[in-house]
Amino acid sequence: MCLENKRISTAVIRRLPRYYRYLGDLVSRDIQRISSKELSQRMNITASQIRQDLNIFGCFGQQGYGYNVVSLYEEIKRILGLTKTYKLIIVGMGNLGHALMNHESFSLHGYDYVGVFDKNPEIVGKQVSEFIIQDIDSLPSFLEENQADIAILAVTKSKAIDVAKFLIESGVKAIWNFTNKDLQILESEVVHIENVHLTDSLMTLSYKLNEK
Amino acid sequence: MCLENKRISTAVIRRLPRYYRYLGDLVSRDIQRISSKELSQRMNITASQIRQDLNIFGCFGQQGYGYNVVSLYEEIKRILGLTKTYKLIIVGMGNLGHALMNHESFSLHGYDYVGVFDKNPEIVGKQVSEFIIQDIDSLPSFLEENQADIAILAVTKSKAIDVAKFLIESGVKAIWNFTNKDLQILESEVVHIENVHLTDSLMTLSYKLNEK
DNA sequence: TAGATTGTTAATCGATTAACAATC
DNA sequence: TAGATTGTTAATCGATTAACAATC
Repeated sequence: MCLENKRISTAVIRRLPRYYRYLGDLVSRDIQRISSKELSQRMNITASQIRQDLNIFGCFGQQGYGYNVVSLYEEIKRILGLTKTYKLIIVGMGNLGHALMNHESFSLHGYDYVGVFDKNPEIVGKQVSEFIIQDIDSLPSFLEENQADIAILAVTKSKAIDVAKFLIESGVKAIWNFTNKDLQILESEVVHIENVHLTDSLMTLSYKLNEK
Repeated sequence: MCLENKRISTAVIRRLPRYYRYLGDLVSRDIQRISSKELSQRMNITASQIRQDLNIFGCFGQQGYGYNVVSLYEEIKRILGLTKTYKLIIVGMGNLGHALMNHESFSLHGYDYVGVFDKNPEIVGKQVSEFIIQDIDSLPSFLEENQADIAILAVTKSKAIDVAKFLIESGVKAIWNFTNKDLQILESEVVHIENVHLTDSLMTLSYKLNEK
């Protein structure tokens, strides 16, 4: 049968990159096939969950055999949209913005920077790697000439909402939010937001340290 | 009644920093009291969930009145363990390590750096802010003299597991993992791990961009 | 063919939401 | 007192796990 019309939950989506990572490892180790059972042991989740998760998207396995590693890897790559490339801009070139700019891992997966912005006149015009920091006011005209797919928001908390609104008005369709402010309110059918709340994450860790 | 012996789920723990954030905002705006209903509207969750979440830890509200903002803020601060301060070290002083080092927000909440480490001889000995990058081999002796509570792991993926094991052997009790490698296997009763998988997060975002 | 392992349905578990008595 | 709102139990919803027939 293998219908693919199920509603896909956030929980499943968040596991996809993890599957992709493990399958990538298997590919690079030249492992040809893997069963849900064996993968479940490596990933420390249940085989049942793996089969359920994958089945939402299609029938990628074969009874009695398991999954072909390369083709499953390619399927998940496709599902995640990683057969395309994505153009990134950074808005807010503080320490975090600089670090993300120089982080090589993103380009390995097809995410490439096309511009960096800030509003601080002291750093606008300065060179970082191959880019010159542009004034944020030039963003709308920049976007007309250069399609950007994802904007990394790395401004200070107090400016987060205003800048995010400005990005959306300027036509940005996806914001990767590194500010410690929730931007869910700005999400819509066409605008996607993914939060990285570093401070929240750190607090979760110190909570665990205090559990008895 | 108000017993506090319920098992606390990860879902609840992950919401605590968010409550803390919103309550902090209310405190700084001098708002005295808030009902679960009003907070639910601001946070875009249900009032029922707020009451359930808070009740796990105690009876902080008052019928007919709601919650006192300041005392609820203080309670959550206490629950999260933020009445103490935490000593941080960074292991791996690449771009990300540098950025985290210079990120001011952590110290606002009582997280202070006490040392930074790397194994690359080209950068060991160099100064970053008030610290000199130390060789990672000197970590065990460092830890004997300077208690560190949390180690930020920001080395490359391929070294992640070995370095994490080394940290644990050296006595580190909490690892904030920025590598794109799962370290759950290393978790135990006494060793806590919190992952920040940036690439996974970015992939989730590009997945959303491709949903029809 | 026999063994292995999937795809998929059914059962279980846990988390969220609704409801309302208790009470400020 | 009457109104508001909590604390808490019960109902619902969704996600995970178990089970097994289908099939390679």
